[in-house]
Amino acid sequence: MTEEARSRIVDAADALFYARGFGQVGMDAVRDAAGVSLKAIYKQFPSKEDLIIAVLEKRHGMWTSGVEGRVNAIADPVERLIAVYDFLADWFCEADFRGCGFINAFGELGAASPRVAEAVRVHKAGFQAYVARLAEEAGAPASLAPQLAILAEGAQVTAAIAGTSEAAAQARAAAEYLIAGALAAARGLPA
Amino acid sequence: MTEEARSRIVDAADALFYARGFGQVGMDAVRDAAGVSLKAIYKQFPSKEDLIIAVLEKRHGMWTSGVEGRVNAIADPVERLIAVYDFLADWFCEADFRGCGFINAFGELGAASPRVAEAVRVHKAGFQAYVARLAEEAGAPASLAPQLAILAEGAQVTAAIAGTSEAAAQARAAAEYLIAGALAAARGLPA
DNA sequence: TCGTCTGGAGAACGTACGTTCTCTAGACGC
DNA sequence: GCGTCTAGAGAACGTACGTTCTCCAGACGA
Repeated sequence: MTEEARSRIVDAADALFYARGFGQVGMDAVRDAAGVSLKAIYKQFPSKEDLIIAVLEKRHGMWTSGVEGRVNAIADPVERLIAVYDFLADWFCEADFRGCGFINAFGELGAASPRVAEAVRVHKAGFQAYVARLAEEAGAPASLAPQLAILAEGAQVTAAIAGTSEAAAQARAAAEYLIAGALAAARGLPA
Repeated sequence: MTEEARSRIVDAADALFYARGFGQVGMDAVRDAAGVSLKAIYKQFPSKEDLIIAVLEKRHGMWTSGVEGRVNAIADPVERLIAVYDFLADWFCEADFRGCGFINAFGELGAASPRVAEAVRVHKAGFQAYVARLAEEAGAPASLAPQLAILAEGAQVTAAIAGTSEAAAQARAAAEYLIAGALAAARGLPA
């Protein structure tokens, strides 16, 4: 029961934080949205910062399973890399898309909360490591993965601010070209 | 005199907002840092939001002049495009670098303040238009510029969160490859 | 010199919000 | 049946902060 309450709190807080920003959402609003008492929230999360960390952890899990689910539906190693951008394209089209919650969190709280900053760093490092693994499985040199990750980050920022989803396709096109070039060079070099 | 006070206020506020985030800086802190009275601030800026907008406008000017200054030191059209990433590299190495102030502002206030969201949109649209102009002058097809802009945005985010400057060089390398490919295609197509 | 006006310093006000406390009602073991 | 414990609802508390007000000192024109 306490576990279900916890996830109800985290889900409600996540939706509110993502939609409005952390500073614009009070614990009262979380309480109302989650349908629990303030005491119940503070029992699970001693402070708002703890709740924010929990929200980021949940969001990390959702992001990871979302990307990996999309990638794992594909077998071809190169297509698997590119599937990341198709995942982004779908995400950007969602009505409530408002950018990467981690980038937003870092911008708002990165300087004030070392724990938030660290959670964001861990999340982004995890994504970079995942892309690096996909790139390696595709036979690309190590220099490719950071470039692909940068494209993905830039697409998220651009789509959020512009309010359009076209950045996903643009990033995808750039990624395709970079991948093709990296693979051609890799096939050429280890003669 | 009032003009000098205004810029003192904006400069002080910009430094504080950028370093800590908007919500973490009260008007009292701005007053102390600017060395003016609260009344003087509210005379120039009827509300905190107005001050934030003014800070973003100043920051837009500094960014624009910084990038264009770097680019204009170079003649070769392709090198001018690439100079954008060298500008980023220098910026990322600054001790107080904490990401793009506009991306941070959008993450924190984009949902709460339409004026802030619009200022960020205008800023990013201006950068995209500038890159598009540089790309056109280099003879590249229109599809290149958005890709280069996305790389620049992604580099800013990645460098800020990772706390390292390597993203600039990675984005630069990707940009060089994309530019070379786009120019080769452009030379090939219009036979 | 005197009235007026500006601007500074800082108190004050109202509100929002993170956090805690109070009170109550039900559940559960003896 | 009775003490104890938990949990809920919501009040309450303290603080932070955006904004305004008060008071006063100096400048400047008549």
